[in-house]
Amino acid sequence: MAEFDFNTCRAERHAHRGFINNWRPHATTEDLIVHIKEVLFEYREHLPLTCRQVFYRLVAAHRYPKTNNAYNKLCAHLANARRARVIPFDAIRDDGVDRTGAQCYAGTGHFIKACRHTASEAFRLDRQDGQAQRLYVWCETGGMVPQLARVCDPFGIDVVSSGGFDSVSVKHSLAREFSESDVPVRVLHLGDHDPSGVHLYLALQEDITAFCETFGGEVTFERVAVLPSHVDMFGLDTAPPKSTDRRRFEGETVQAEALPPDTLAEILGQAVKSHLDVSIYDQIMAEEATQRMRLIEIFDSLGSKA
DNA sequence: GGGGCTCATACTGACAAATA
DNA sequence: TATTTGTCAGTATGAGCCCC
Repeated sequence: MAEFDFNTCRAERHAHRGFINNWRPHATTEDLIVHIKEVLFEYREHLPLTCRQVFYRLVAAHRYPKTNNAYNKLCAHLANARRARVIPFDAIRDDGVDRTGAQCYAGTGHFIKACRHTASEAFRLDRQDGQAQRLYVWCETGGMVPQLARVCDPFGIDVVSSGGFDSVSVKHSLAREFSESDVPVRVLHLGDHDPSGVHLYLALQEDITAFCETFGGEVTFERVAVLPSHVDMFGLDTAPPKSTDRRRFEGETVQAEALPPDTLAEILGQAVKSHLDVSIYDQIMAEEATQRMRLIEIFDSLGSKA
């Protein structure tokens, strides 16, 4: 069989490759870049943001058109601006890449040192242990996971998302996991307030509840955001549902990304704390610190003998 | 000539409407 | 009534054409 010639597929005019050294954007694009930088500075505590998150902040704060074309343009400009070193690569997060790799060590001493570091930085007990219910956070948009995880991680709460509509495999395996819990499970859900967002939430709730009934588990769903009341409360931008979308839905739509990251963190943080017994949590944290110190002493002792 | 704009692509599941 | 089709959202990038 003749070898495939990749060069026959090469485009006549290449898209940008690597860094751009002489990027000369038009005036309108420069204005857009200024607004993007304002958004990135405003949310510097929550970086990196996804293109989608930047887009909805531009819509809310700078009246950027909320259209598919405008979003696609933003993605293209953001890519060029990063290639031109106008916007840091680290400021924007692109999802969708999977990577696997083997963990290697230089020798036994290095391995013990790594274990000591893990004990110091990563060892933790189940921080939800002893609570009357086990909390999970589920969000519609995969891009929001790291942002929500910053709120949930200190409390040992998992954040779940499979992007858009959730796969039946994910719902099945999570329902089984929920059913194995010693205490009832409560899922705090965050998603768009639009026809898809609402139907997704209802489908998720019904599906997991049905699986749990078979498996013998108890699960409750609580919609945390976006709620219709958030529109007035936080002055969110709304849009009518698309005329082509015939699913039942009343009122205006709001995207979850329309909520500023710090507001979203505040809403989720309050919801989490409202379901936790703080005294039990404090006891777990104290016990965790004690056991961590014990582990560090063990690995220090091993390291001195290696 | 080069940047901007538009369209296409990948893939999933739910829902509603159209068709068999 | 059952099956098929179209649309929706999420996310980002590349190709090709258009315009400054």
